[in-house]
Amino acid sequence: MQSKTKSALETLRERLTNGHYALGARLPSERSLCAALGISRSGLRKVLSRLEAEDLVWRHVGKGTFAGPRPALGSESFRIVTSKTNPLEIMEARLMLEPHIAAAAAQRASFQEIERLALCAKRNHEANDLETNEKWDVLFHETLVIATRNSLLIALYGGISKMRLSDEWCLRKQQWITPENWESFKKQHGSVVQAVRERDEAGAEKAMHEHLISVRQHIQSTYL
Amino acid sequence: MQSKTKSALETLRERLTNGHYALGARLPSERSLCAALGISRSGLRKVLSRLEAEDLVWRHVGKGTFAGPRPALGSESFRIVTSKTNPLEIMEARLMLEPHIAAAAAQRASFQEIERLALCAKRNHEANDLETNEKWDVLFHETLVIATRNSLLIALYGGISKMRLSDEWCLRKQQWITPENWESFKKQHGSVVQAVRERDEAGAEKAMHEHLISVRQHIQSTYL
DNA sequence: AACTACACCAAAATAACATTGGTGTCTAAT
DNA sequence: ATTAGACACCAATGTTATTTTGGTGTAGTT
Repeated sequence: MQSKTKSALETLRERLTNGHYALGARLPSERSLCAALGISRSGLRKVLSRLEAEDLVWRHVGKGTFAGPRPALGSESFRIVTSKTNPLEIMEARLMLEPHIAAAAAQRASFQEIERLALCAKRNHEANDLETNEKWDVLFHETLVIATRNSLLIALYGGISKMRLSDEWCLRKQQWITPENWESFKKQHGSVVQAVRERDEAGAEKAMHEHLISVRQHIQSTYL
Repeated sequence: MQSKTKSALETLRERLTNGHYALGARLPSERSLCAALGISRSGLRKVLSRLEAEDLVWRHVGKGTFAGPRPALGSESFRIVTSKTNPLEIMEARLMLEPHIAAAAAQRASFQEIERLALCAKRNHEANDLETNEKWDVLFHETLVIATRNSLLIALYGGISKMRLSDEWCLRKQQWITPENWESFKKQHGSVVQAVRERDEAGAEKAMHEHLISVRQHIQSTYL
């Protein structure tokens, strides 16, 4: 008879609206819930599908069923993003963040961090293979973000660094790196270090902006 | 005799500098390495400690020994950051990112996304409890970043959103939210939506900047 | 036609296991 | 007395196996 599933639907809808299941809370598994409600799993699943359509619950294999609307983002893992993104997206994000990071670093960097910055720049342009060069470059920019003393920024930038060590990025870099821009990057890094050393916030921001614009331009040229 | 450990040190230092062990590469485990070098584990560990002090290697229990300087970030997980950060750090990061995000969204948002933006703003100022208000506010800013079409930015912003739904943030918000700034936030959201609708990149960036400055100011007042 | 019972799948969480660097102790050699 | 080697143990981490979860289909029952 239909009354059973109907009453189960009412029961669950009640619990979801009156707070018996709090927003975002995990409901019992389907297998235990159907037993508790005295209906079959097939019947329960119809009820849950209905509730999901009403945005009262959301479900995910392996995780469970949860009260409330499906979270818009945050469900995606970083590994998934790796496959979706590309060097131009990375550069857009870096252009948003890093000039400000450089400014903050110029304000707060310790003497030790400034020396580390200079060391990374030195090792970077001394490197004779591309992979080593890129690793020291990543380390340079990481040191900069650490100098901001903002733990959230540091965590966020970790996501960008991971992307830059991915295979696709390195392959792309091989295409646009040349002895000429290798040399110009060296100068740009030097400008950033100098501005940070002189506590010149605006100068550091400008130097970093110019550096990233330069990098993006070389990347874009390989896309045409 | 001391000559054995001494020569082992030279051997390893050689391998680390000439690229036999690439930067960031993982060295064999201590147990296999000491056997390969023909010395005891205790002796090897002294050598490794020396090399670690010289920043030629770094070690971590359970992971192993790696060539190069210790990576500054990437080892920390996001959950750890949650406990370290605070509302002011969050606002600094948002001030770096979101004005640019608003500009990019103004350029690329679909009509559907613009409508969703307006809906979030409406629901936000219609809400009569703080939690619902915050939820719609988060959704407003998330919709904006999704409109940038930059999957890396979307992923990065997910980290910020998580922080804003944490307990500390909500407690803080209770302290600085008042009917007056509730009303002013409504106007600021409206300005952003309007600028995006008119494809006014500079206007969206400016409106978002002013909004976040306003929020930060109210937060700062509770810290004094 | 609607509900039940059952088997199977893939995604995800959880648990069990193995590996790694870190530390201390004891012995032997010099 | 000092040094180096051999060993046992620990906690952090990586790796693998197992279990749990929602998703799907089929056959039988009422």
